[in-house]
Amino acid sequence: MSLSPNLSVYVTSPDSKSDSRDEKIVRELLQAIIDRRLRPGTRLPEDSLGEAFKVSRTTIRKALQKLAQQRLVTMAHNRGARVAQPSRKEAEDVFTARRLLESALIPMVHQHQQTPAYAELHKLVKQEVAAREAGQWQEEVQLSARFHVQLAVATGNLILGEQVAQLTSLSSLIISLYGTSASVGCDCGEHKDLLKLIEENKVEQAQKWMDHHLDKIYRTINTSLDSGEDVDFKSLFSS
Amino acid sequence: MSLSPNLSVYVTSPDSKSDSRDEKIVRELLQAIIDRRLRPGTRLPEDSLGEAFKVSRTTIRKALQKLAQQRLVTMAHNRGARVAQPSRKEAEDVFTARRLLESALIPMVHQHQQTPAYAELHKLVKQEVAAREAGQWQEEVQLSARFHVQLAVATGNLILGEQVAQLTSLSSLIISLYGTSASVGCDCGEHKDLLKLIEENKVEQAQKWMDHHLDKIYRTINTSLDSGEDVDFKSLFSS
DNA sequence: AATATTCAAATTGGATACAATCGTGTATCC
DNA sequence: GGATACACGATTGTATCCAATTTGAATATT
Repeated sequence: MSLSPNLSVYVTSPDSKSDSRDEKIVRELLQAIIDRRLRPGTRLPEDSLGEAFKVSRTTIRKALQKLAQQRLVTMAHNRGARVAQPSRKEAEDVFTARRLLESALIPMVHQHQQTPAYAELHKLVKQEVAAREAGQWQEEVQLSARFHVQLAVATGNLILGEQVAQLTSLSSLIISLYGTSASVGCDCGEHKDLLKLIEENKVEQAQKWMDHHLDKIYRTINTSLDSGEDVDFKSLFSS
Repeated sequence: MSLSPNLSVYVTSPDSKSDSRDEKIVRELLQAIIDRRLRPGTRLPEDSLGEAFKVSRTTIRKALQKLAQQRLVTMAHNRGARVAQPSRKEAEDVFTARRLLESALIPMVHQHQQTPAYAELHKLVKQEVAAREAGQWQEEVQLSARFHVQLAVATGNLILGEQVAQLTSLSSLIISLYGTSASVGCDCGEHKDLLKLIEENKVEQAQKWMDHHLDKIYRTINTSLDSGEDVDFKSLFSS
């Protein structure tokens, strides 16, 4: 059961040898997107990307197609690929889905209790706090995302792990698009509290906490902002 | 926001004109897989597929990659693609994820109450019963799957809809692989009961019903059966 | 001067061609 | 006789090529 490229960005996968050329490119692009080095709407021409990665367009297209299926890039016919600009509706859907999934899987984490998973989670919390104190902005965001993914992986269910990983990547993109200054550092360090609740068998409280946590993040994003995505003018100017 | 090919198999999409060549192939292959006309493990050589669909390998490859990302086909390096053979662990994970997701989204369906969605659900139940009574085996399975997907779509959340669609397709594959004779017709017609519970505001009961329903289906599959997937002979014959 | 038409540059979509790799069968060597 | 080495066939991986489409600008037209 091989890991999807999306998951492999978050979990420290020991199988770094099974890198086909295009997966490495997928990971690098993915990383660049969630690091906000590629902003939403940025065009992704196959030629220049191929030149940058020193591969042909064929390989680039394979990578772009994979990202497109994760909704991280959009591909319009004959008009190329660009970094996705999720609509406000889509943003809401993503966070709603996350609240549903991630609070529902907490009982599984508790049930499937495995020491190594908890150790990993504690480590991530530690690193996250350290990154915040060091003012390492990008690192902190990345670690926060990894915490959420790792929690899903701690259920022992890879399917859930991948779904959460995908939603987390989309969240990064959404925050990159609609996020205010508050979206970034507002709620960090608190992950420790969640972990504590789980370990103290306060499962229901932990679920509520997670639901609240994600809702808070969603509320920080500025949904009134225009996304700049393609608008359906036909319905907008129906005279 | 364009539909993924996976969803478009289940929902009656009016935008059948936006079919790029490869999406049509994806849908046909997907349909063949969930209809069991392509059994798990079947090799999918690019040449012969290209010949069958009268397109080049490039297009076939694109289609196969999309299916691979949904875990419906596996692609081994230099050894081609074949219809996936989910491991027993993966089968368990899929159904666990479905129980989590599909029971959790029921409150949303109830909350997002929209008349057309309910009409569609009632229509599907009707057709499902009709198909069963007519003894149309494949049709019935297909309609049952569509019910589950449509329920997720009825939340108004396309992200959830797609995730459930993906899990549903995988379920079909899993049943095709491990399913016993009981896996097929055991629990049909009951979908009506679920719908009734939701409409009567008995949300919690409906959730329990769904959880039970999926658990029942999972229990019908024969997890003791060998999947035929790549086996680790070394550990199997360690003398 | 404003609008419409045409043309050219750039970029993608798809097909073909070549190189790399894997599995299998055969031959050779011990 | 058995095992290793080699080679062949088949199939995939990647690059290149050509046609199709879009986009923007320049020119023509009213």
